[in-house]
Amino acid sequence: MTPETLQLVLPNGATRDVAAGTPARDVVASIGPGLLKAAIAVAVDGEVQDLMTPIRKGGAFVVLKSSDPRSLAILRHSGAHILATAVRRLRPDAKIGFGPAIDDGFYYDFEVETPFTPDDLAAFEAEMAKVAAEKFPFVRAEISHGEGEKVFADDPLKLERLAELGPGEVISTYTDGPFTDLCRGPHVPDTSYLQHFKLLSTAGAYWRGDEKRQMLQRIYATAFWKKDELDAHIHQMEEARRRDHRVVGKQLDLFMFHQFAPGAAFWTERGTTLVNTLHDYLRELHRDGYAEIKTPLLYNKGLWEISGHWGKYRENMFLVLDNETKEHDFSLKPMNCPSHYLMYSARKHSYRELPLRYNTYDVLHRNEVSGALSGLTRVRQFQQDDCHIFLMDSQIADEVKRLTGFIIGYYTTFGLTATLKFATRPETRIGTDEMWDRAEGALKAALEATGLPYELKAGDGAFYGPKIDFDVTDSIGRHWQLGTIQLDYAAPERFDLTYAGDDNTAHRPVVIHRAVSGSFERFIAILIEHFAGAFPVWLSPEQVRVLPIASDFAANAAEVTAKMRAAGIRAVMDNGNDTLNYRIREAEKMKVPYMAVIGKREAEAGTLAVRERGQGKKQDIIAVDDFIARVRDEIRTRALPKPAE
RNA sequence: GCCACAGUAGCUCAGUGGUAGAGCACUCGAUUCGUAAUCGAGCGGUCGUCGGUUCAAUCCCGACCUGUGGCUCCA
Repeated sequence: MTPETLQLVLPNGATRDVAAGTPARDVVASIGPGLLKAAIAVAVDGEVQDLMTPIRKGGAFVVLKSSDPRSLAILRHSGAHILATAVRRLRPDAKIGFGPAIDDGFYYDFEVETPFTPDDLAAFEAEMAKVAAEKFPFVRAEISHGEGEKVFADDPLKLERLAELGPGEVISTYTDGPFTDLCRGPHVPDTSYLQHFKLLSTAGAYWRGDEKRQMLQRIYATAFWKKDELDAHIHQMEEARRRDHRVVGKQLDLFMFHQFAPGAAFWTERGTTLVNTLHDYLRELHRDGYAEIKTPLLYNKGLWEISGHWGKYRENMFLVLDNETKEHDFSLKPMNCPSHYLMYSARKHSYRELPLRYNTYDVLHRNEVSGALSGLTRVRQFQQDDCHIFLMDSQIADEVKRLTGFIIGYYTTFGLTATLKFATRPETRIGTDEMWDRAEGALKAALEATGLPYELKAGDGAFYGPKIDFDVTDSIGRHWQLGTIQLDYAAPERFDLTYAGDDNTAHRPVVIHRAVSGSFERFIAILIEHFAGAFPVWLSPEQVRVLPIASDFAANAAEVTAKMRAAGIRAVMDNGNDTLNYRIREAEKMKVPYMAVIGKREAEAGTLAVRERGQGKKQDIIAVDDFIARVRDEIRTRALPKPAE
């Protein structure tokens, strides 16, 4: 039987007819030997495959060089194989798991008797360099199930994967020198393509992410085509470390943790100022149309039985022993919603009151598993800017539009940009299709009214209603899911919430759950990292540090400080015995936005020599009153800092 | 919760089977200074907790506590 002929279309429009099953390499070589040298892989009809793989279909034929972003994942996946090659040489007992490329590197999972040490990691890295230097070609083979069972007889994890592959699937292996892996590919042509890589860390990882399966040893690594790209990546990791809110929080004396209260922050005076300033801002934003309320922290389990948390969420709740019943009949609230429903249903409501917006900043507790805790971003005690809105179906569109604008406006104040995610009806859900049509339609209309780009996450909604999530990007490009707008048709049923309509009969309201910051703790962590601790003036715990050059000017400086404070500016005088240089250094380290220096000239003229944070020696001689007006203006407008360093 | 790593002065960290050190901070003294560290002296630690091994443990072993990285990215 003659092989089928496939037509490939090159980017310049030329065509090639090749026999099905021809390795891609041969086609590339026929175009030009120079091109073959630069080629990493090819894309046929948009599908990436490597040079070793036979061509099985026709279509657009594009040669991928290292400059093509798609080739990086190939390099990294090959890096994973090279890592496994090195590990197998040094630890022949290691059973291999999976080794994929990931967003910024790759990993490989191994099952070993004794876990890897940092010394092992260094040895593996050195061995990888050797494997690369040996320039082993990646050899692709297509095999049967039976052959695979022989090749991987000693690798139970691979056998498990092999057994899952159906009869119709091509089973392929890749061999580089001594190491053969069950692998779909694609790969670079040979091991020498891996030049710029680094092993980063080891970690335990459950086989297939399943906590019931065995724990494997994962090695994380990264690789790039060019040395300067690898260096830049390492630099980026260091930059993230420099901005780490746990480090900065200590340096700026904002918060602390203690082993007696794991997962709960202690806020210092400065940190509390920051928290309160955010609260004040939110309260200001909520002045119009929101009812701030406070509800208890501790509840009888009866409430959680109604809400459903007692059954599903109890493991994550802090239970409290009742001395009379000797039972854990009480729990700290892990969320505000049920308590807001209690408050709503405590009296009758008219349709004229709706939308009724309950807003709170109460403290919540969730008993996160110990391994999940991390700085301020994953805590057990936190505050949400939590809002529950009770409204009629017909009000959803307007309300969502209002909320979206509110949330985006809030982020904009901090220079954070958001992308929106629209999550629609999941497979298992309550309510009628008409109800979902209405709800999704209203959310969609509101989304489009913002003019912002959004991503559709079909089927990702809650079982009780669709939602919009706000995904925020910070100044170093990291993403955080913060705000949310969720429609809820289930809670009003469970809690039997009603309002009297204009027909004087009881109707069911809809509930919208809305959070802007998520939790304050996490939001502050994000702000710290976003600003690298150099907060805008309005947020800075200390806004101005007044520095008399010598104690002769202390009286004058104290007067100026008092005047600033009277004007609502958080000003502190530093009249230590230290030199001016020393005190400037201290103020810079604490990221105080303004340093106001007073010497003989300033004292006589009623001026200040103002130094701005991060701007070096440059000084601005300005009258005290003018400076006060300027700072007050910056606070009032919540001006963002000058472009970050 | 599970795996690895870590826990030494307020902070950052060094160190050793024979009960500990540096810099900064802090206190005191001197210095009164013009834009990122003035000089000197001093104070300060049950080496995370409990247990074991040992003549002897901060160091070796075990448990616990707390923290850090990770436990979804498919052969």
